[in-house]
Amino acid sequence: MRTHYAGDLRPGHVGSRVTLCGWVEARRDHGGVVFIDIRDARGLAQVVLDPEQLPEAHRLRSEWVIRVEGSVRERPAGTVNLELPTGEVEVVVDTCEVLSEAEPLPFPIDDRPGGEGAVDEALRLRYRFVDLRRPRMQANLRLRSRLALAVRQAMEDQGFVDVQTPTLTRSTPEGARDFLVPSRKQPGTFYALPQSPQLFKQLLMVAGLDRYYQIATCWRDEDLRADRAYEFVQLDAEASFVGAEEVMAFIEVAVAAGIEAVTGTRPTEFPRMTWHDAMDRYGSDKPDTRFGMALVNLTDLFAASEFRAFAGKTVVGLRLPGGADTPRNRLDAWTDRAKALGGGGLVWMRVEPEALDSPVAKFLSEPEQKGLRDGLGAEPGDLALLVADDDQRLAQTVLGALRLEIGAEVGARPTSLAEPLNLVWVTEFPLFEKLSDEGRPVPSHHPFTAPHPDDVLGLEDDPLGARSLAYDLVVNGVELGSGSVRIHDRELQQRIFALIGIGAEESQARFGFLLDAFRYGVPPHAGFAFGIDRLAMVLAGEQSLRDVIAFPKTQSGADPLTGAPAPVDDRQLRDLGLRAAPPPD
RNA sequence: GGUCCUGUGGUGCAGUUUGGAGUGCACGCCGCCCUGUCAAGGCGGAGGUCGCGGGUUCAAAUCCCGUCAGGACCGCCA
Repeated sequence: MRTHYAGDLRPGHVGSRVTLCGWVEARRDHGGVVFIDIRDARGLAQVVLDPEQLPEAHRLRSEWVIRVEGSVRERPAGTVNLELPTGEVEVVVDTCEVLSEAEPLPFPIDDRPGGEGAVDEALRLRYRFVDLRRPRMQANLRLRSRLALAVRQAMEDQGFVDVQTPTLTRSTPEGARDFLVPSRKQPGTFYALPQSPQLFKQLLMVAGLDRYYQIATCWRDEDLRADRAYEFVQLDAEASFVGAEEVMAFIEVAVAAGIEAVTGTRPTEFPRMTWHDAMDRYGSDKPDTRFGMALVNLTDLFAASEFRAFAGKTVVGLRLPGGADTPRNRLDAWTDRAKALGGGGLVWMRVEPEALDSPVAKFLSEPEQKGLRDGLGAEPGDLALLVADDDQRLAQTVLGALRLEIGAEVGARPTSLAEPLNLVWVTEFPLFEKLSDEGRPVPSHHPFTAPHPDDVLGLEDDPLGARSLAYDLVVNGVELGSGSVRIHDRELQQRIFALIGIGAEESQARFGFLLDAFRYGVPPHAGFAFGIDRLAMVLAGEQSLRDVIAFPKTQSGADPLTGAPAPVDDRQLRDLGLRAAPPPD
């Protein structure tokens, strides 16, 4: 049907007879001559039509699909367009066929500068097939494809075997809400879509696969965010007879290969940071290390303070260099934000040569004021921001979140997520995140994560103090993924289950098949998974996962294109032994 | 479950704070003119339940209440 891609035409094609197929990107009808920019998957080329010979040239409209035949020639002197890769040539058309007419598009698809204002996202999703014609979206999908290929190749090169695991399975203990699929053969029972292939990959280790990987879709029925989708895609991997170091090395190779395939530059630095340090210095377990404004723990300084908002609480602060001239309404907005994040408030102090200018300065003693300046390294002209709370984690995360937002606002944090790329491993996560309402420890990762060997003995005495052999990979404040060394000892596994309140009966019912498998010779193993969507989002410089997913859902979980989710026939429900409850009032 | 932002011709915006005729800008669309354009240009034109419902008022895009949709965030979750 065609001989060349329009976007490929170069001076070397001059004299060739070509046939191009594509969409009408633009038409410039001069009456006596008509220029058409024809767009295909590789780019644009200008074709020239003579209406005397081809009267239908006047009929052509934007986004019609056409096929043209003609010969390539150099553009006449003075008419070369250096903005276009194909701008030195044009095609003189002698045959033009309309393959498909098109109605005017529901919204413009050019990404050229000057077109301020993003098209409403619901409209984009309703007409996603149009939206995906935009160069930016095309680039994102192609970027994602290159990324996935490079990651896959890197895993193959390292001896990993691609094994597909079921999508209709049983709930895995990942802690999120499952998507359920009713069984027809056994009414009243349900499959679950996997939150991850966790148990299967461990079984593959027992099976002796040694090194497994898969680009796997995972489903979690939790509320959506810019960086969270119901269904997301991970590079999932597991290996036997290895520990954390080996797994991290495997993943570094895969991530580096993926990044290199997209950016052309292979990252070499994968620094480490303990979870404790990340929380202390960045107020987050996924630190953006591309800029300063690090948190400083000032708790000891104010332990016995006269200022009741600080005394005996965790007090964390950060220094905003040159921030003393921040207008009051900004400070108030930041304070409101701190409250919205769950903090009690935000204390600000303008650092002056001899004093601190702040509503609370009068409550702080001379040594406290000096200690604060020294602790933060504050210079005159800086602004100090402090958060205090009984809950250390809360104080840190509130200021950590403000650090990101204020850092972006004042220009300290790079605007684009795509560069520079600061990868960092966060290690030594706590084994348990908190106590549940029933007073049971809640696993930070999942219940198969191995405790840090130094903390195994005291597990029952101080569960919240126990570290794990879990590690996260973070880039620019985005959690790419996480992994851990797994428990391969039945006795230790039972201890963990007992600790988190899963009795022998329940553990046998829910994942007895894994525990059983462990009776038959289980190798020590460890693994990891990282989000392909997330990495693609970062590398594309996008703020939302939806912009690297071809057909994403809205925040309320709907797909405006297909109309999903939708009611089904009573017949379908009957077959499944289901009855829809009346909608709640 | 909660907080906040947004909703005005096909698209993106202004207009809403301080109620007074659907007023405006850019793009797109339709017609005519035009032989070297590059988002062509010129002239003319069409196109609106101001998301929806209710209330206040002599009068509502504008104020109030409710609701729907989209988005950001908290909870939740990776």
